[in-house]
Amino acid sequence: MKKEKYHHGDLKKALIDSGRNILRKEGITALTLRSAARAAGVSHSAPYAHFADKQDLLAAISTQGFLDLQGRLTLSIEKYQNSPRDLLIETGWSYIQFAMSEPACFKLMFSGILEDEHAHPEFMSAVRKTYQMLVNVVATCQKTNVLPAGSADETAVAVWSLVHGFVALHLERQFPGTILEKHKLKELFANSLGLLMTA
Amino acid sequence: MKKEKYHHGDLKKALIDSGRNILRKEGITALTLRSAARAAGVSHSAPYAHFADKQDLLAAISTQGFLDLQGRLTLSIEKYQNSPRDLLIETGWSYIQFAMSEPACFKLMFSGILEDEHAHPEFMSAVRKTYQMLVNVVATCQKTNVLPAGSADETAVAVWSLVHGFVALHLERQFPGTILEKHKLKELFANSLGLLMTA
DNA sequence: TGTACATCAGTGAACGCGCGTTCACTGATGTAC
DNA sequence: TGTACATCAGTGAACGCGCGTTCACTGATGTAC
Repeated sequence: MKKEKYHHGDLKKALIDSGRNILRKEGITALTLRSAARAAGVSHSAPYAHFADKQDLLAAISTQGFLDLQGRLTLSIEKYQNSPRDLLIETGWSYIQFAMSEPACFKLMFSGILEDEHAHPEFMSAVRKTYQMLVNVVATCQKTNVLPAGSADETAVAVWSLVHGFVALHLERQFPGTILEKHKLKELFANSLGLLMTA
Repeated sequence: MKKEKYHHGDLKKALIDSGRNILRKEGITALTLRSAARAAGVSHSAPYAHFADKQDLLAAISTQGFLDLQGRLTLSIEKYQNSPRDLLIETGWSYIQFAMSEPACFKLMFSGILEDEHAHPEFMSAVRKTYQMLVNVVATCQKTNVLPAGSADETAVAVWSLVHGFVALHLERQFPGTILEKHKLKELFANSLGLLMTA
């Protein structure tokens, strides 16, 4: 990269990436406008050329997180489109793997920091698209009797709740060690999700 | 109360309560050692007579949160002990009501801020006791064929994940408005949990 | 009952810190002619 | 091709702020005699 240039090239993207990296390495408390600027090799006021304020940067990082999550989900969906049972489990597992690979980013995405739709329409639409992908998976599973018939929306709520709760509780180390020792995590997850599926 | 006294009486408890109140009214970002001291009507350094540092206060607040949550669960468990189907749904619903009545405290409790067991054994034991209550409910439901037979621990993971994920996603406004309009929340929850129960 | 004294539980000044944000500025870039 | 100039995307000093924590202190309390 041509970092020596006075003009950066794509500082906006660089700040989002730097922010992600700080989340990965040091967690949410270390993510500040100044630390992101520092990590991007730029003065602490430079971000204001690209983001209105700190919230705006957080929104951009969260949005990018959702896009990456969608990418992972898409891979699983394409790979297992001919096997609905695997489709459900593997898509859920991709969600979990994303959360585990970037816990701080995942928490930020679902932290409710960003509430007003008007200010961050891109963020809201990324959220909605992710949900829609899940509904589609559920609907496919229903058509093939892997999930019980009924409203795909309602069933998606149950599935998503289980997947999301599973990884959230695991990330916070809420599951007792005894049960984690007995299983591989994926097996425990698959068993849980299996309880929602038709026998 | 005798607030005019130089000695407070039970400042430790007062600080925990003040902290809870700040969480309720202003959220996690407003909860600082100084704000808790302020709310308790005491100088900003007074807390150090009762807590080693800020983490220690947060641990105490979280622990109290778990105790209150246990209280709610106990009420439901006693009330519905003769009706396993209601027992499961109402206990889960109590969990959800607690989370909705004190979202910031709930998030703090499950925020992973407190990881090392040695430093906060009371917190860890409160966490474990809460989990054990849930396992007991699940075991009862299994005995009466409300939940499928199998390891109570494993089934509890599925149930807890669903309940926790449901309220976490709801608190972060992740469920689309369209589906929330169609149901009362409790009905949506009961339907979701119903998918885990035997037909 | 009175008194001396150790201990407890507060006070308030002070510390250094990093934060978000603003502002006047300046170097680099691209476009019109 | 050269030049004037508007615009863009940075810099760095400065602001006020509230935080966590420390420290020397002091008022209140309880106990021994």
